Amino acid sequence: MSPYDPSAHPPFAVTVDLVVLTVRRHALCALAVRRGESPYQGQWALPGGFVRTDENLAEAAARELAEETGLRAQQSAGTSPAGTPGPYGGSNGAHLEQLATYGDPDRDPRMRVVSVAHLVLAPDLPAPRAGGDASGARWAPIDDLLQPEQSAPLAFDHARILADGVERARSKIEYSSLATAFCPAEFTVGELRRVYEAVWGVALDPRNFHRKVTGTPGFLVPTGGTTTRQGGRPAQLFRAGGATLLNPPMLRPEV
Amino acid sequence: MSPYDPSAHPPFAVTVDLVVLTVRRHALCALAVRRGESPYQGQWALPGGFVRTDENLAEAAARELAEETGLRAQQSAGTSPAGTPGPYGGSNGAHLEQLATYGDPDRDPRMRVVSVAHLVLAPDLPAPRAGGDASGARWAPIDDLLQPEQSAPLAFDHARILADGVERARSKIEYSSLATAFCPAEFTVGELRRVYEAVWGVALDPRNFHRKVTGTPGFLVPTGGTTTRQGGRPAQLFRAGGATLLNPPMLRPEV
DNA sequence: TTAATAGTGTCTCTTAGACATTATGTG
DNA sequence: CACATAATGTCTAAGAGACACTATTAA
Repeated sequence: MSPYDPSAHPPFAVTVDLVVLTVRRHALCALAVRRGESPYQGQWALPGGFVRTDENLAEAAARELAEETGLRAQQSAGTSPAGTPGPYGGSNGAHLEQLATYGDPDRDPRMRVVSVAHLVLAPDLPAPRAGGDASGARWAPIDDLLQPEQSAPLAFDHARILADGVERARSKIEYSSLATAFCPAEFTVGELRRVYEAVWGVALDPRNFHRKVTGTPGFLVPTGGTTTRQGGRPAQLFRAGGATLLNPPMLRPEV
Repeated sequence: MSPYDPSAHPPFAVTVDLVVLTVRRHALCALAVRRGESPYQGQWALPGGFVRTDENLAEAAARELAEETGLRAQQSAGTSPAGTPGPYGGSNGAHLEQLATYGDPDRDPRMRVVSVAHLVLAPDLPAPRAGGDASGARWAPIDDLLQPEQSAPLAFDHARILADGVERARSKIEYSSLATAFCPAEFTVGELRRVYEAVWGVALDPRNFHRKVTGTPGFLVPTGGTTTRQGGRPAQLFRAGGATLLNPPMLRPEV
């Protein structure tokens, strides 16, 4: 480092942006807010906001999440990739983890902004509430946001951020029990399988999937209850177990 | 976001910190620099420095890396986790990727500093050259840095950052060909195996390892040459192939 | 020669993947 | 009844792990 001289390094604004993912009607969806002001006025963007002086990055992300959706965040052992998170699902809070940081000099035309993106995985939620200066908010299938044909593309570099978040979710459910973060506190094996199918965009064999997840120690904990909310024969209800590492990983079919 | 008002959000300093890893004498080592000034004067720290106005985060990390080690960086498709990197090893540049961002309000007593940590994997290098304001630099086994018995712990939150970087490297070599980034441009199967053994701290069966890496299409490309630099029977030399995803992953023994 | 590492072969056991069958609810 | 989904079972091919053996150099 160069000798400490505050005037020697320029001021940055630091924001958090949120990639909030959920599974709705068999499709992976992300939360988008409509920008009420310039630049990119009227276009869709990821929710986010400035980090305050007295809060750390994860707190800022959790605060923005609460402001936009009312969701409580369940932080994954700080923002660190090496943390030892508790069980992903089974609680009322959404899973939150740091994703990546974006700091190209011209990513915001107003000033130099470094954005620390966070990834949130949540069960299917009621319609989002518009918060702050956003004149609207919606859940949109990620394909609609990444390859928009009707509307304008996402503001700033948010398409890139969203793509990175989706890729993180897709790869991480392969070797962790993170997929349970998309499920409510109690869920069936079939519901969990539909999460994998929606996130990966593939069809999985229900019989092999059932054998796999119920045979992995610590992955699922039966609650004793059953449900018929999916129709057909009553299915056992499970909570997410403590195991967060799937060994061997859940294998994604090759196309 | 709240309406744009530069006075409404506080100024931050943004730095990059580097976790530079290499394998020396069968041990995973990290680059540490001695701080020449307060705070933490005289203690060891990770190399790093302030991000300049005209550069993005990866450029800042590559510049600091060159200043501290003379290494050229081989960026992994930007800083994004979703990038499609080229072959990891086989070139002269070190592998560089964004690790995570650390922004606790009190992590630097002088001012609010948000640090975007980067991970660098490099082949065994000559002794580092001290650069900038660092009054010394060395390669140290990571255990010495993380559980120091003789000296003071790493400055700031750098122990946490280093631990996160090590964990990232340990997990990523399992399902990618990233381990070749620790090797020189041409290397033998035995040399690659010693990388895995040093990073994971385990012993691997040389015969099964050989079958695994040579049997994975696109992982290794024979150069035609041989070497006896490890002693014993001459070994074939390989370059890193283009395949970056190991399917199935390289399995780490359970201790 | 010994000592070192490189490289190939063989066996077993686990498991992913494909697919059949039975179980238990609702309309 | 038909029809949905849940849950368990069977078979096969592939691969991980354990381990024996041969090959080729240097000292």
